[in-house]
Amino acid sequence: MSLSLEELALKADVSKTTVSLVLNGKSSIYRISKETENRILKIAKEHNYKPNSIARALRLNKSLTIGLIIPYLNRHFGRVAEVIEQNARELGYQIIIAVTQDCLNTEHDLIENLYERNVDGLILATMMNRDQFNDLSSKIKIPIVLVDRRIDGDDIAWVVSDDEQGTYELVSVMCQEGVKDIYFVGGIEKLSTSIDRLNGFKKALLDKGVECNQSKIQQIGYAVADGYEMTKNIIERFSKTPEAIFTSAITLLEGLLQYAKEHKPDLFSHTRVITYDDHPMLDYLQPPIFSVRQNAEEIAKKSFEIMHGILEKNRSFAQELIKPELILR
Amino acid sequence: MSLSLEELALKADVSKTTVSLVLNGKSSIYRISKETENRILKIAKEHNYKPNSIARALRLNKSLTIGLIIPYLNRHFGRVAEVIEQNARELGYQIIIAVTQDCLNTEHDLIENLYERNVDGLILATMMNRDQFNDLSSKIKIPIVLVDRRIDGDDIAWVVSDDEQGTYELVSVMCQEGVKDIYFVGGIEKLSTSIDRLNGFKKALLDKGVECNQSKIQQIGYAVADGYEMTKNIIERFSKTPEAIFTSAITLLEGLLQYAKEHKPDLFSHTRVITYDDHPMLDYLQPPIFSVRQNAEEIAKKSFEIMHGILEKNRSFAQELIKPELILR
DNA sequence: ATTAAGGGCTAAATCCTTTTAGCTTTTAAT
DNA sequence: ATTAAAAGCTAAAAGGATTTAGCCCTTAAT
Repeated sequence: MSLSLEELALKADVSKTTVSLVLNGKSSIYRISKETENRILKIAKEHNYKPNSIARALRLNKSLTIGLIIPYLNRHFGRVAEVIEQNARELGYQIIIAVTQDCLNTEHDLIENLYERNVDGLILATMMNRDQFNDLSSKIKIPIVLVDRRIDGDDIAWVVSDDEQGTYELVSVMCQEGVKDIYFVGGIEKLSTSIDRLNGFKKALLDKGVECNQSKIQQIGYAVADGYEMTKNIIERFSKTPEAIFTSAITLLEGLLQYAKEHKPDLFSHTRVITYDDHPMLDYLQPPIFSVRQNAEEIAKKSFEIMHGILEKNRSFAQELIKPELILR
Repeated sequence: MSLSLEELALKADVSKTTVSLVLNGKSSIYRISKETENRILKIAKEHNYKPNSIARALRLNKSLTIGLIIPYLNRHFGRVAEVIEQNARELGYQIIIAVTQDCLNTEHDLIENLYERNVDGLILATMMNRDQFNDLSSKIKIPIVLVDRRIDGDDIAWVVSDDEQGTYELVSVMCQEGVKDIYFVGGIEKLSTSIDRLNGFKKALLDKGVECNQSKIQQIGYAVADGYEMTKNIIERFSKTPEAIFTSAITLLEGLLQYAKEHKPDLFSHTRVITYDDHPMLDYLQPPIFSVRQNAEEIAKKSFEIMHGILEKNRSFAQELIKPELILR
């Protein structure tokens, strides 16, 4: 990649120390004369000099690189990644991306891998629990910001959607419309997204005086096939067609739609369906499906902001709950 | 991060040269004794030694890093990115991702940026034309593989969906069903995706003896709003409701759906809609929308394969046309 | 005339690996 | 007993930047 400091120094007839000092804005501290400074700046510009980032990273022990580890690059995380990348770029950072496919072992491997590759920080949609996270933190000496899935703890930085509140509001709407019999189609049980959404669900029922029966709650996983399975269970296990079903992710809604299409085409004539997560195509489905839109942009923005604060402004961890938006169609 | 070669050498009571040689599998070439070799390997393992990747990159002038530049991290490109990342990881590479938002200037900046950051190669969904690409190639001395959008040229590596054939087949189906009046809702005119899809469209009409009127072809851009606009034009400009509309991307279909919902709720009772790109939610729309599913996985796999071939197997460029799949609902 | 202070710059170390060229010791051959 | 070859290892350079400590020269002060 073009010129090195040394070659510049040769052309400017000074030492590479001088060139480095000038280019790093330390001329006055080191009393480099205006004349020399201008000469060096001019030559550097003429040759479009850019310091070799690898050499810089080695010397400064700072790669200006952030690792982003997420389960998939689906609609939600794709948007989160996109916005993180844009924010990062503006501040001179690059994003190395890696997907876990919601596999804990893969997640561990990736963290180790990125850590060894000298990223300056990690933004992580984790599957770990508190203990696993603590283990990790003790080994890894770079900042970690959790995104989308949080772990309780006073010293853990995270940015997540307000899953409990979002679900609470959405389910409350159903209850206010008189629904008394509502099912919960959930994801990976131990994740904060699941816990929080389920809490919101229960709280809404409690507040609206609707009975909450444990048998109406299922949690298998976040895959489309899981949504299919859970819908099947609900339809086949209970004689009465449910008044309403809440799917706690868009993939689960997809599974529900698939099951309905194949085995229960009249599902929607008896049953209201509502979902966490939103998708533009929902606008064109009949009947309308109410949803909760997560603010991916804000989640992304805040999570990089916190990372940047820790890395460059000496800030400590922070936690942010991002308000989602109810979409009633 | 943990131990350095030097510290290992100290513990093993040899020079760092010896440690490096052993760990790089060159013991026999340099006649390091089995005894010494084993001692070093054991100590390295005990301390879980991992060479500092930055120092390695500096010395070897090879960062094991690939830049991936795409317009958005939407469904299609998200999936492409995901699969490229997985393939890359298996072979020891990392992916630095950056999004252009289909802005040519941003694309240029990003290429320069990643190049300066010493990526070993670039996988690129480009907006450049032949001249711009040639300009770039002469400046940049790392391999480039184009993905999703190609540029004609004997020495340019690319992997794209067979847009022409896919569109040809889809539109042919419409013609065989007797449709004589079909509109083309297109994207960014100069991109190969647009050119190829339009060619496939025209070829199908020609082969099936359907008149192809230039006034039925529009190309504004790939945004949802562009799809809305073009649909509006079609509906408002012509007195007769069209028999069929082909949207050349899923975003354009979204725009169409939005317009229809707002201003032409009966569109589907007169008009068949077909689209390039697929989406699972299309399964649940009424009436059914035929589509062409691009094989994102294969596109991703091949594009990294070509990159890897160039970087490590001394292969030269290659070009791949990936067959898409017709989905008739 | 000597010393001190300040101006203007640089040598060399450092970050950590890889790799070339070559050193020392032992063994084998004449 | 000498020489050549082989065995076993290492010093040092290279890669490109940053940074510390300090050199040399001029000017001003005593």
